[in-house]
Amino acid sequence: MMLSATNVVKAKLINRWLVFDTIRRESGIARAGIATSTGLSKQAISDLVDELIALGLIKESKSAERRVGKPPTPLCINPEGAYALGFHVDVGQMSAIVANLAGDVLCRRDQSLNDLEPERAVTELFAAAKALIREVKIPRDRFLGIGLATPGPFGVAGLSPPRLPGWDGLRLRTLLHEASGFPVSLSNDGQCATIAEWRFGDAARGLTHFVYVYFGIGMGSGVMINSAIFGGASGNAGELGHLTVVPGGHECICGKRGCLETYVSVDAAIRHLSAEGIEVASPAAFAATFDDSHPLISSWIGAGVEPFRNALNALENLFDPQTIMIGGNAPDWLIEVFMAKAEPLLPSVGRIERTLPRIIRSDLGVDAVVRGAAVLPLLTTLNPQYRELNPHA
Amino acid sequence: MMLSATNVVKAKLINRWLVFDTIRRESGIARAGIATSTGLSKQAISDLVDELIALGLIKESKSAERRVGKPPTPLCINPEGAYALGFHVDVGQMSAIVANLAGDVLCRRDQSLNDLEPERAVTELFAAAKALIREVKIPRDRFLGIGLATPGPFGVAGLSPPRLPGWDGLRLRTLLHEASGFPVSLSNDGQCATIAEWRFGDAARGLTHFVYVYFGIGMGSGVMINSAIFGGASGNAGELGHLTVVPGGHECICGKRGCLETYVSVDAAIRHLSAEGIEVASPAAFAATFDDSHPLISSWIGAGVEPFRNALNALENLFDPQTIMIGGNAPDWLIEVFMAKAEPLLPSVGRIERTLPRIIRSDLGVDAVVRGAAVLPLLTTLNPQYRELNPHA
DNA sequence: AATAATTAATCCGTCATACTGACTTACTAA
DNA sequence: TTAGTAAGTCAGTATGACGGATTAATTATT
Repeated sequence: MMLSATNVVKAKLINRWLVFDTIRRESGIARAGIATSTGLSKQAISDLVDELIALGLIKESKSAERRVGKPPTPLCINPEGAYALGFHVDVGQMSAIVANLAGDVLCRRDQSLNDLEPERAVTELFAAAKALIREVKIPRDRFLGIGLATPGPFGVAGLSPPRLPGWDGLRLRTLLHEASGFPVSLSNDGQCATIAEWRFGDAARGLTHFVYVYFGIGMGSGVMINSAIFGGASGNAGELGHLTVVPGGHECICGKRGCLETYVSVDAAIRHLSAEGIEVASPAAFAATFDDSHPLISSWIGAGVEPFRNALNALENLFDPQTIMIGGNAPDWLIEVFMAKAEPLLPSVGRIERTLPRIIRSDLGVDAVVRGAAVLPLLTTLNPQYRELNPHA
Repeated sequence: MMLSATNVVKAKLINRWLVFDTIRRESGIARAGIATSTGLSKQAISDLVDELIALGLIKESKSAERRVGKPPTPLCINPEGAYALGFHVDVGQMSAIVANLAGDVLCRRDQSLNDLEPERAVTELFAAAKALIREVKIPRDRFLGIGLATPGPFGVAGLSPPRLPGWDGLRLRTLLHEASGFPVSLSNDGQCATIAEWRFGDAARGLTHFVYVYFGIGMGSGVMINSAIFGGASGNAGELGHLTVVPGGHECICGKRGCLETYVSVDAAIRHLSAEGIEVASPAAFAATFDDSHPLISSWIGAGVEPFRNALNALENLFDPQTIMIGGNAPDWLIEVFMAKAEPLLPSVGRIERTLPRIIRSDLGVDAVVRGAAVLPLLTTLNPQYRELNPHA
């Protein structure tokens, strides 16, 4: 991270976040334990804990331990301490949730979204937001804001997400903020899913460097570096789907040929079937109707395995992650077939002594994106590092 | 970056580094200017500047400006304030320099290195170090230590740099430290070159996110993220040479097929000539004897252009850098031919509104690696962020 | 030449925060 | 009942950034 000038006050915010996040990761830890694990003094921890309690973000619980000495006072997140909305806007549909501070999904709403113009979509989003807030009866002063996940790239004049022509996440963000008056944080879908897996998943919890491969309609990824989401210079890092895996191969909407996404993605499967005369109405219909026993699917998968394996190898060689996690809203059977067939993985650099498998399955289901989106307002509010690394978000 | 607990003292070290680096980047800046550009108060800057002067790392110079008001006191790096050695160990040869705090090369020594066993190479390295230190008459208390650049990967049990079987940078580092008693910082060659370009080059100075492609005997890269070198989970990120660019293509020493390095690298060129019956004794002989007018070279280049273009595109899509800088110890003509033929570049995500070209030529020549290595001890000594991100270094 | 304006840099008192060591609290073990 | 132990708090200290006033060194104006 770019170093920036610090003073006591900024340093304190960092420490406060650190204490909060330690309690989140290790629920039930006591003040003394936090002091040990962070290296700060008992006293400093005590003060910060008191402040977080006063803010309502954490709470004490009764000690259950029976040991020599004064029993510790276990601390945990106060789920009712804060609330946020998460939106996941994708081609033709939108999901929205209310999440509490613990990340529990309290309420959700899915609806189709036919107006793909941000100017018109925003009214539907705002209506959904109002309805959700009313439904959960969120106290106004406990509401942190809205987290918005859309397909990338954004901030790229003249270049829209390939499947959402005319779309611009940044404009939607501005419009939604103006319409609602709430703070709106934005990130792309792959990055949101990565954040969710890192916070809520069992497998990725506590990892500091990993890549999350988002296998969905298209193919994206999220990169976690040193426990922070890596967005690149313009927030669009990790565009795995447009890695060239078959030189001179299928044409891609991005203008190139042979992109991974044209071989390995739900969209690619549907196109393949279509080329063979079988029309599939939607990704959902695809998931419900087909599986890998279908000969056309089976041959399609066969053609995608080598590209997929090479893409994973590229991620290992370029990012040197602790592991690669694979998830997304593609059907489970599809993701699992690709993971199985990707073995044996190609050799790569990176550490040989691994405690983790080189590829692991994601823990969270299709909710990952929207749950990750609902984390963004918290990061914006409380994590000074996130604010610094994502000034646009 | 992983956040870690901070206190006033650590915060001060960050600020001190920031002040030092600001003076390095903008030589001649005065206290008031540093205050403006860092956001710290005049007073804080004044104190930190005084401390850096007392340490001998910076010095005041006479003001030349004629303006209204008290003339500023320009500050600049004190080149004699500190010294470091830089070593670049590569296949069969070693370069070593003494650099002062300004990064000026005061003295150098190149020699062949036949013993590729770290255990035996270390005696030659230490002898070179002693000779250089004596030659420049470095005051002992101004000597920061040795920076060591070797080909990666390291820290990978059972996996050596492909062209240096049995080699292990980490072991060499330990041995050299034990033999010399000096602190030894280690990084791989691509990362060192990246650091050098970022500090000493005109084109990369001040960039925060970029990728440096190291076109040499092999093909490596260095990734700068948020003004910090990105090493990945095990320090081996950026292994561009082993990106699969031609599925089922040439066999590579890494065990795969179709790696970029087997198409685009000096080694690949020499192998190509060899396959056509022309033996080339060394990379130097190659550079001296051939150019792109040679029909075999010309056809070899033709076959490499598409793989190279795809590799650049992969870097853009995955890292979303501000720009990609291309350099290395391959002959200039070769690098320039590839850069020219890579155009037009393939479409990628990442910002369209660019102030920089998508690819730029490196500023520094073959010295980049060893000069970057000589920066490592300074980073280890003075930059708290570097220490935190590179505990092994 | 005197004075005003301007900018750089320092002086000095204040403030926020982490640290240290002593102390208190609440428990178990003997 | 007493000793031992670990958690947590209290009170005082140290560090370092901040802010406003002051000093310093120069040009511009009259």
